[in-house]
This record gives sequence, structure tokens and C-alpha cells, in this order.
Amino acid sequence: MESKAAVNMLSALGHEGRLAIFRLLVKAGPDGIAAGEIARTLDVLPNSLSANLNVLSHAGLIASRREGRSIIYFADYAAMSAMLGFLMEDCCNGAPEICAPLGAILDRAKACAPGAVC
Amino acid sequence: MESKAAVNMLSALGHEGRLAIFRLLVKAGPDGIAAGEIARTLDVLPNSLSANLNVLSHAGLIASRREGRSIIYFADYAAMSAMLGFLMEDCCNGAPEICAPLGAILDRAKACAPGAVC
DNA sequence: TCCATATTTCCAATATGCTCGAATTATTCG
DNA sequence: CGAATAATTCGAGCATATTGGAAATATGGA
Repeated sequence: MESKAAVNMLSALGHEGRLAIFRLLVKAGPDGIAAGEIARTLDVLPNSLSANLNVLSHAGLIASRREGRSIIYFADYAAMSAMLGFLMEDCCNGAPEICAPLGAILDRAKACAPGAVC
Repeated sequence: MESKAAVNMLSALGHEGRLAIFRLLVKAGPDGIAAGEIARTLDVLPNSLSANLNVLSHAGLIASRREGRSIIYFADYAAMSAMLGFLMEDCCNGAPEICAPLGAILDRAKACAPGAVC
């Protein structure tokens, strides 16, 4: 990943509202959530939400599909993974102390990876 | 880590110049780098650099110590680790697909952790 | 076609962030 | 003390981001 793409993603997530949106979408999984439901869940105005969804989308962190009258947004896992990889490469090269403590989280992720209940 | 702290860190890193500074400091290790040397290395004005160091510092990503006339900046590994942990917890809970691919990076970090040459 | 729903786009006001020159503080050394 | 070096702070100008109201677009159903 290029530095510029990482900057775009980081600055997109560096906003309370957008981080909340993204977290919601990540937890929602591939099914995603309709814009209106996001607005209701997070209690934000639809137009503000639309603007923030646009920022996240341009950063490559989320994508969307239309479903009837609704537009469903969902997180782009590959992009998120690439961004985390970029940050980790960056620091593990010079400082394994940063990444090593993340092992526990990683192990849990690996264990759950196949789609188990966990 | 609270969401607000994460937002501060993410938005601090969501700036090309600051991301460059932070990457430099992470690679420099605990010894850190003097402000002046950072400015020369990245070719930025000292006052702009100072402003950006201040942002990173307030976000908790870096810290500093005085050494003679110079002020040495160094990355806060624990903070960086906490931020990555926050993001990974967030996504691994709902989406192990994101974190699982990071295993290779993690393994390398673990292998290097003791301070080997690698 | 007409209406209700879902979402986006447009626009203006406000706020925040960025950059750069100039001045200021802190430290070391002669 | 005075000069030189290192870094920060101040302040203005410019750019960008954020917000919210109002209007516009798209879809589905009566």
C-alpha cells in the first residue's frame, strides 16, 4: 500500500462519527447495513451520514450496493487489512515491541477464522 | 482504549507529513531523533515540524526529552500498540478475515522480538 | 400516475487545520 | 555577559472540513 492511500484511510477514520460508522459496518459483516439504519442506530442526520459515508468510500474503506430503495454499505475487509498491514510492517521492521503484544488478538482471530461460533 | 483516544491518534496519523515523522521515529527506536535532524531528513520547516510534533505528542503517539540544546523525540510503542489493538479488536470480533491475514507480519515480529538481527 | 420512502446533492455558515515568516525562549560555549 | 545554535510560539492568511436545512433524485407500491 502506498503512503497516500494509508493517509486517506487514517484521516477518514480520524473522525468520531466516521469511526463509529466503520466499526458498525465491520461488526455487521458482509451483509452490511442500509444507510437509513445506520443513521437511526447512530442518531445522525441522513445528509451528514451520507457525506461521511462518501469520505469512507473514497478512502476505500467501505463499498455499497443498492437493494431496492435502500443502499447497503459494507466494510472492505481487504482494504482494512492492507492498512493494518501497512502500519504493522512499518513498525515491526523497526520495533517488534509494538506488534508482538498483538499476538493474542491475532491468535483469537485465527481460531475464529473458519467461521466458528467462538 | 477509548474511542476518543483512537480518533485522536488516527487523525494525527492521517496527515502525510505527520505519518512520515512517525514512521521515521518508529524506525529510529528508543534513542529517538532530534527535532532538527527530523526537519533536515524530511526537508520541512522547523516551525511546521514543531506544530506537527505537537499534534503527535498530544495524541500520545510520541514523547520527548531534552538533551542539551536539542529535543529528542521518540515513538511511544505502547500507545501505537494500543491503537492497533483497538482497531484489531474491533474488526476481529466481527471479522476475523481482516486480522487473520496479518499473521505473517506478526510471526515475523515475534521472531525478532528478543532483539535478534533478522 | 401519484405518493411515500430512502438517500443524495446543493448551498451557505461556521469552524478547524495548515503553512510560513517573524519573534521568542532555552541552552551551550567563548 | 554576549553570540551562536536549537526549537518553540505567535499571528495572519489561506484552504479545507463539518454541519444542517432545503431541494432533488431514485425506487417501489397503490
